[in-house]
Amino acid sequence: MTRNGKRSSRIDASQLARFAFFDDLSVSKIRDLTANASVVRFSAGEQIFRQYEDADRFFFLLEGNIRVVRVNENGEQMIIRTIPVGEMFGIAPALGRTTYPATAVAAVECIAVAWPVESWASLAERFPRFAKATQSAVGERLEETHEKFMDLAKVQVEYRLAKAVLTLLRQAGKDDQGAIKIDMPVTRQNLADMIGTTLHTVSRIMSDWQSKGIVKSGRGTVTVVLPAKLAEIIKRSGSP
Amino acid sequence: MTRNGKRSSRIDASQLARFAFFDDLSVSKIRDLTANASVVRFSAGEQIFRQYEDADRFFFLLEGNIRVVRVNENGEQMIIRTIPVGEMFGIAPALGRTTYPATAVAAVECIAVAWPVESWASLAERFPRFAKATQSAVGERLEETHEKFMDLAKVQVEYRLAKAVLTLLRQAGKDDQGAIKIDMPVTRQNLADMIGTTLHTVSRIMSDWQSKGIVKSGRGTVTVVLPAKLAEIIKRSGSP
DNA sequence: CGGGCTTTTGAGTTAAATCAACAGCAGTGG
DNA sequence: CCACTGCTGTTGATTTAACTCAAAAGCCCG
Repeated sequence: MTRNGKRSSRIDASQLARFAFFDDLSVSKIRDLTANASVVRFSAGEQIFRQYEDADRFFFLLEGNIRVVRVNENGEQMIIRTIPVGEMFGIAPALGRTTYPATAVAAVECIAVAWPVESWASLAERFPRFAKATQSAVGERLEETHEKFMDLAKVQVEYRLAKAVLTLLRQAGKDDQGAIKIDMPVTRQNLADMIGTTLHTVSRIMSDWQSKGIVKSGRGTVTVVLPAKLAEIIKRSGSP
Repeated sequence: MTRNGKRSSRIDASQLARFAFFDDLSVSKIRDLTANASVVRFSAGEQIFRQYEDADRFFFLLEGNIRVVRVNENGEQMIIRTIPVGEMFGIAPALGRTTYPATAVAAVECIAVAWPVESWASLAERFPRFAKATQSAVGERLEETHEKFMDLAKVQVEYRLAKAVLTLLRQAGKDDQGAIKIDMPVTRQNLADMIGTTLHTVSRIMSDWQSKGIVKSGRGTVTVVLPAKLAEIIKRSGSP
């Protein structure tokens, strides 16, 4: 069985030190932390790991964006989360699991630090700050999932779409002549898979927004011209 | 500000040892583990803690059932989980949080062990098995929430209701002359709040099931006569 | 025995899915 | 270079699962 991802050069500890996640850790500590890790590269569309698969590695994303996808017995899929630069992913051991709970797909060319799962216990023990940070990350994801769960049950599609687009903007927004572009390929289908609807409904809403000058988009690109309008849509859904 | 729950007698360590959660821990270790804890009692309907409130305690449920409820800006609410006997709850520190992410309501008269939140760090440090177990519990809840999230998006109400009823059956099922009764008050509204629908829809489905002899129910009670039929409904939704 | 929950059932409405067709851009390979 | 093929996106028409609105009946407790 071949392992996904192309192995590459050694880790530059000073580069990691720049990420908030490694706050408070000296460069020498980071060097220690990453002693057993390696830098891996994934090409756009590549599956980094698959749901149910044995979790043999965990990762920290240095560059790119990862889509975390869940598939059900029916073959239907949802994107449960998009991982931005500077976050851990594939942290099955932090959940007390030995298999991955979902599939990770590189949305674009990605670079990550990969540790063998065997390193987990000793890392958690020797770097309590690291353990604490991953724990908090899990807590935030649980919180986030609960919120999306409620939204799915209680509010309508346009609101959920506005929220999803703003989240992507926060995670991968890049200035583009006044507007903010989501700097990764995002199709109508992708958006639909994030909020639990169909590409048709997303397309209709996006067309509507485009006609109102809120967004510009097409073929895998989404650019938000008036983010404030999206925030307004979200608020409106609260009390009509 | 008065603290919820009636404080009562000391903890009987040997009683805790019977729960799977305290597996592998000797009675003397449990006595140590619960040194700062106390037994608390909540009456049916009482709020044990509230969403956003400062998390000053965490709990282990000895008797009864807890409904964990989330409220949104709109005042709408959902039951995100029912805590059965033998589980930790209110474990904000395990999520790296200082406030409770949801409200906990005693579905019936409940008895729990309560620790002051200050004990968390030292417990986690001194009882790695305890830390690991709570970590796994968090992992399972994240998994569970993801599954419910997908179900909400992809499958219809009857399926979700069947799943919810079977879950309650597993958590609080009690033999009742051949059938299995959910041994806690569960109204149509409660079920609706668990699966993101309305009491009317739940009522219609339950009436249908009743007419087919699958369940018997009324005024806060649900008794499942043919659990196999519910399992069948769930499977059917896979490939129709 | 009256008032408040809980439940049932019917009728009408609706948000979004499904069904359907087509248009446009992007890369492939002849 | 241009035609072909495969994505991606748009838009219209129809259907439907579930919500909303409405009313009444049953049960439980004080």
